[in-house]
This record gives sequence, C-alpha cells and structure tokens, in this order.
Amino acid sequence: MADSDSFAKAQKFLAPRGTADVLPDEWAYWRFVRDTAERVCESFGYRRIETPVFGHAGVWLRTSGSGTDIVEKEMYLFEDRGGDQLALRPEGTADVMRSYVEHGMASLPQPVRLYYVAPNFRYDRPQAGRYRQHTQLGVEAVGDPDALLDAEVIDVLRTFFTQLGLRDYTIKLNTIGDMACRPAYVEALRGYYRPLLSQVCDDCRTRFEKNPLRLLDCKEERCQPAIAGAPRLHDYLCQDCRDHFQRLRDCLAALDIEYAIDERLVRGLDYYTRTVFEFHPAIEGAQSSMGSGGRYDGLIELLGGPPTPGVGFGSGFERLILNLKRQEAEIPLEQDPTLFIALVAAEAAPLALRLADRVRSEGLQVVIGSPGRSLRTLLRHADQKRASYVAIIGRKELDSGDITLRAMHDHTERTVGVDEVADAVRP
RNA sequence: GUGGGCGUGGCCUAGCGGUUAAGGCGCCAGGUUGUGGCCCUGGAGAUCGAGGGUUCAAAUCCCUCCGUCCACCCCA
Repeated sequence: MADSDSFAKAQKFLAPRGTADVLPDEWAYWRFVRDTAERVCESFGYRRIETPVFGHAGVWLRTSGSGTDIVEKEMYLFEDRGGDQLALRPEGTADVMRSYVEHGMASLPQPVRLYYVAPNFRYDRPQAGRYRQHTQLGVEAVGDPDALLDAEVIDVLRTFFTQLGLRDYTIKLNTIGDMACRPAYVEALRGYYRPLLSQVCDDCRTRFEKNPLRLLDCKEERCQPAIAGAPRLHDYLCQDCRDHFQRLRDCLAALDIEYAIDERLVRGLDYYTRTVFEFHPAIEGAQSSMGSGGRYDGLIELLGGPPTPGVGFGSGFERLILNLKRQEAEIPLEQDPTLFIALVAAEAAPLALRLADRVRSEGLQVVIGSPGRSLRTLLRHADQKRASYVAIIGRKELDSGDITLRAMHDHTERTVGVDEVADAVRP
C-alpha cells in the first residue's frame, strides 16, 4: 500500500473498495426494490424498525458465533473516543433483537412483526454480488414458536420476489434441530469425523473444532466421501423438532410454496435453530443466495433477554437488482417532468423561479433549464428530459408579462398568463 | 486469505517499440441573429492507473505496487 499522498495522486479519491455509488440512472432499481419491500412487508402487518448502523461489538460477538467468518474476520471493529468497542453492523437480526429487549417489546402482543431496510458491513473480498457495504431487507417475527410464522416469513419473501417480477428461483429448506437434540448430533458427528481428520481439508479440521455442522457443506472434492458417510442430522431430531418441521411443511403446502429439502443446508450464523432456508436464482452465479434466514429461538437469551423464539430472513438488494437485470425485468420508469422552463433571457430568473414554484405547488414536476442558453439548446434539453411542455421566457415574454407555452408532442404554441400555466399543462 | 483477467478523455473502444495518441457515444457551440428529436460543421476534454527499469526512442517490452472485475472461500 502506497502512502496516502501518492495514493491520492495516483488514484484520486475513489469510493472505498467494495462500496459503490448508486447513481441516478441506477436509482430506479433501488426505488423499485425498496418500495416493493415496504409494501409487501406492511401488507403482512410487519412494522418498520431502524437501528443504528453501528453498535456495541458484543451484540454480534456474543450472538453470531466465534467460529463464523462474519465475526472472526469480517467485522469492522473500532474503538470510539470514549474507549467503547464498537462495530459497523455486520448483520441485522442481532441488533433488532437487542432493541426488542431494550424496549421491552416482550410486553406487546406476541409475535412482534418487524422489518427494516438497512446497510450491513463486512470486510470481505468483493466480487459480483458481494460488497463490503450491502443493503438488506430484514424481516423478523419475534415471540411465537409456531411453525406458522416460519411459513409466514417464507411467504413474505416469496411474495416480495413475485411482486418484483423475479422468476425461476428455487427454495432450499432444512431443519437443523434445537438445543435439545443438536448437541447429541454434534457429538455423533465429531465421533464420526475424528478418525477421518487426516483425510479432510484444513478448513474442515477447523470446522471440526469450532463449528462442526459446517463440515457438511464443505465443497472440497477430498471431503465429499467423508460427508457422504456422515451421520444424518435428521436421524437425531427430537420429537418437537420433527413436529415443528412437519407443521412448517403443512403450512407451506397450504400456500402452494414449492421447495427442496437440502440436508446439507446450514447457515453461517450460529444462532439458528430448527428451520433454515435459502432462495436461489435459477441462473447460478457464485453469489447465488438472494434471500435466506431461519429460526433463532435462543438468540434473545444470548443478549440477556428472557427465552424468546424468533424467525426471520435477510435479502440483499444488490443481488436482487443484479438478478432483475439478468432477467431484463420491467421496472417502473422515472417520472418525466411536466414542464420545462426555457429561460432564454437570463435576467428573467425571478419570473422563472416564481412560475416554477407555482406550478410545483399543483403537484407537477418542473425543471428550469440552464439560463442563457440558446432556445435551440434549451428545447433540445427539454426533449431529452421528455418534458411535456416548455415555458419559454425570453425578451418578448419579459416585456409582455405572458409566457409562451409549447406543447412538445404536437409543436403547438400559445401565449398564457403566468397564473394559467399550471392549468394549461396539467395532464 | 487463495487464484486468474483487465487498467488509453465522463463512457465504450482502436493503437501493442518511432502516430500532433485515433474513433464512437456523451458534452459545448454553430448551421436556423427565438424553436426539439434527424443531419452537417467546429470545439473542449487524456500527465495512455502509479513508480521504477530496458532502449537512441515506451501507451506499446520487463519488474513492483495500486485499482478493478471474475472465481475459490464465505455470505445477502
């Protein structure tokens, strides 16, 4: 890394690695995805919550699991001037649960349904669909253990995708047991792997120690034989977990939601219990998950709250937009301005400003063109912005006090008073 | 953390040892001294990612670094 001076000279100033500017042309996608997310969540009775972009590092250090990449090597950690250990939010669920406890939401009727759209930060190596700052829709149903809610949040995500026009995705579903049955399985898995450790990859040896469930989704060729012969989690599930999973399946059937059970599916965060799921696009890129989540019945206890069940998911906007583009999906167009003011006589600026305000107060979009350009140039600009009408203000209009109003679609012009412009251009 | 591709005006690209570094899009102005989409003319805008090396001569060859993209890993 060069020193900062030569860096600045060589590269100018660029957005930090793994971050991106959302430029005006791109914003149409963002607005569409955000508006759709808000509409869908609210249609299910979920209410908006916002938590700070940074928080006490312990919120994530305690909940996400010491063996996970997110905590171990991807957190943006910093100390503030008062000496507090803080972190840029790496994921949304834990801090929303912190807020649930902090604000006594347990005293509200349960479940509490919450959603948020917020940036997350992870120090990862960027590639397609993966950024150091990314924006997620998060949805959480807190305080009710019923599998109906697992089905409900999956339905929220399914509906969100449908409303976006995303097609050809698949849903992977699994159950990973709970604190009653998973420990016995983990022991069985360790017992099985112990004699095989010399045959598996380095990462798997680490997983064996820190996060044994992840042994199952190793992609290394040499580890596949070990995975194939491993004990199956589903053989160790307790009756409660079996019942929960069956009820979830019944609920999904009622909703006509199709899915594939994938016993290899485990999640990257330690707090998940029972249900886990992922939504994948049919066109598989490397960063294929467009939304994923599960149940986290022990999470709130880890944060010092009472035993409280919860279930939810996260869905990354950047990946959704990537898939919308790949699919060449239709998105709502930007609104065209109704009126473009061609200020040929720059000295008439006060008149132009008053006229623009007056027409805007009627709820119409008005753009003032660069003052002092030739009328020819101004009309070209108006055309490029697809304005419906152009109000021409030059010497002639300045003298008479009236406005020349040109209808762009048929090239007709008429003279109107300043007070009549809004009515004349209203669609 | 590990691999691979690529860095030439705002964008896309040509040039691959000797060129005033070329073209398209976009931008500005004019052709119509107040009238758009097409067309025509002109203009502005590039220390060819940075530093070092080879050479009489480097955008072009070599090295290092930086950036970026793609993949692994991980995940949204």
